[in-house]
Amino acid sequence: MRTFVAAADMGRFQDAADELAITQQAVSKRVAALERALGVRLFARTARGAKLTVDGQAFLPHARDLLRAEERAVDSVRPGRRALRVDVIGRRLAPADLVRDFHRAHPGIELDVVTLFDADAAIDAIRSGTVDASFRAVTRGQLPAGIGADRAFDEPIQLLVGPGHQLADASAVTPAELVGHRIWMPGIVAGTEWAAYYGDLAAAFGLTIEVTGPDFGVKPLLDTLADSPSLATFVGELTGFGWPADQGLRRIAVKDPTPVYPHSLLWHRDNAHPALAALRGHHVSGSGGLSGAGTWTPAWA
Amino acid sequence: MRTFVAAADMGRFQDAADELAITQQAVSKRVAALERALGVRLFARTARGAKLTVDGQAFLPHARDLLRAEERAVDSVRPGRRALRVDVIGRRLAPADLVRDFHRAHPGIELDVVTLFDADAAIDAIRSGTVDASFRAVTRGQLPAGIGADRAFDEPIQLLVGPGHQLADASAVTPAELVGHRIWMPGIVAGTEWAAYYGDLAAAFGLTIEVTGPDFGVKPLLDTLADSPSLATFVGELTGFGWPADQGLRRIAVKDPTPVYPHSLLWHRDNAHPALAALRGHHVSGSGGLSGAGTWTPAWA
DNA sequence: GGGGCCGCACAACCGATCGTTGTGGCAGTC
DNA sequence: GACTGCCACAACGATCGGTTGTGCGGCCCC
Repeated sequence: MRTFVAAADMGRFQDAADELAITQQAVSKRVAALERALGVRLFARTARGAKLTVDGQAFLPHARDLLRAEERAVDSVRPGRRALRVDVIGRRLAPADLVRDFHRAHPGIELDVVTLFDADAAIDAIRSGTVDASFRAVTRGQLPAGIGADRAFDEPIQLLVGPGHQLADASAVTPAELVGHRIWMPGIVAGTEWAAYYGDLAAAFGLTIEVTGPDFGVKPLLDTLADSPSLATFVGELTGFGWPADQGLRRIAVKDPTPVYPHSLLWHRDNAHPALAALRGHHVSGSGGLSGAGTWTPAWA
Repeated sequence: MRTFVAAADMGRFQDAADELAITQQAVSKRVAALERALGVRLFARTARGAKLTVDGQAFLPHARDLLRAEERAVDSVRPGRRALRVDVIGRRLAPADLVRDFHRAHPGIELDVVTLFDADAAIDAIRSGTVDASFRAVTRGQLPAGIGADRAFDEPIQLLVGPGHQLADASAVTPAELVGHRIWMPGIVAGTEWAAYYGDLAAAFGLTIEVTGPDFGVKPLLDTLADSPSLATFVGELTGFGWPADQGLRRIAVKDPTPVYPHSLLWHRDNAHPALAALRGHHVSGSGGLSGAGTWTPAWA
């Protein structure tokens, strides 16, 4: 592909060969192989060089695109000049949407979104420079030296139930009213900050949260919820807008107090990546913390 | 690259190998080679398969982009389902800008822009199905059967002169006033419809148009014009907005009559490409022909 | 118009690469 | 503690890709 582009630019196979530091015959063979693979003739060979055919002209910009894509791919893992790498707790959860918003607001900034195991892994990755920023709920004051944290936003937790659930018609519930109800949250992996948050939430109000069962994904969870008169689950207020058909599922606000999930933006103080400042500025100015009267967060947050 | 994506999707090298119809060992070698080339580890090998590392997660979307780019490139030359292929007289002339406008108005329609030698080559290409549409000035009534033509738009011709030219301060000139002036148009290739148009223009009004000299591109032409008190050139009204600094060059309208260049959109009546109808509709509705009182076109147009 | 030159294609050779079979090692699991 | 599943390493064979050497066909120019 690179040979084709070089030959098209130069207009002569020999010049392309010089640029690529190979022989003219090698260029000829490469182009011939490409033409054979595509099934079309890309160059019209003349006595004065090689001019592009119509197919070649149409193919050329796509070939350039391919080379650019390759360059971006290589750069994405090249230390030093690589895109801003942001860890989110899940690709379908609220922080991922925020990163998407940021990307829309700053289309010129290259972003790579990754998902690490938990907050500890994220902190390690930030310390080692593997990632540049992370949206995680963390224990403030226990952060290693060099790691900074902005309380990016607090996401209120809602109850998600099927249409036949006992609470389906409630406009809002209090945590105390949830005592005794079965709250099912497969996919919460033990040891993560997710598990710590919901564990503390359950302990604080005497709730029953089942984390048993393998996680088959969002769809089966929603299907099960929709058909169950007793199962409920917690979901973030900003989470799930891309989910499949809701089958009559109801979102019920939780109040008095409202549990909020404390998303913080973590970064390394030594990280001079220019896009990092933009990301921090975007989210700090975007929304302040909601914590205060009427909300609940774990003591460690 | 395809192996990497397959392995990332499947989570196990063996499954990726099955999908690609190769052995697990081959997948292992390919991934190892890719990791060596990139200098980073893409997978964390476990006893239960291979999970992506952070670098692997960042790399994956770029790898997918690369595969998509490859698919688009191949499709661009695949007969049948390929992008709409439009010939323009020059990539920096008015029709190319119109095609760009069309692309902005219909971002979903894939376009490939090519440049053929002249109108005859364009007609041959349309007959053979090599291109789907062409903006060219053609002799109406002499088109082969099956070729349709819409008079897309008429582009008034202006005079371009340097700041020291005798006509630099004129607000408009008539063709009759240009008799005896040196009008220089390198880059006009004999035998093309360009040459026919300007040849007829010169003959109709007794002008002197020099087409001698090799064409070194737009920049040297503009440089020469800027420094010359006697050289002038013709340029389309819509042409040249992307040109480099104008060095005080003046555009002077031509009137009584105004020569207009008759851009037609050619296409094949048997061509059922869905985007072709959109292109025709876009340009026919965009602007009607200006020909009529006060304008001049060759008799054949 | 014919010799010379320029530029690409074909042929033969050779080294490198890629995929295969066979095997080993490591980590969970019963 | 043996088993199972999964990936890595080793050796071999076929294919691929690059190089040298040569042929062929247009332009150019004398």
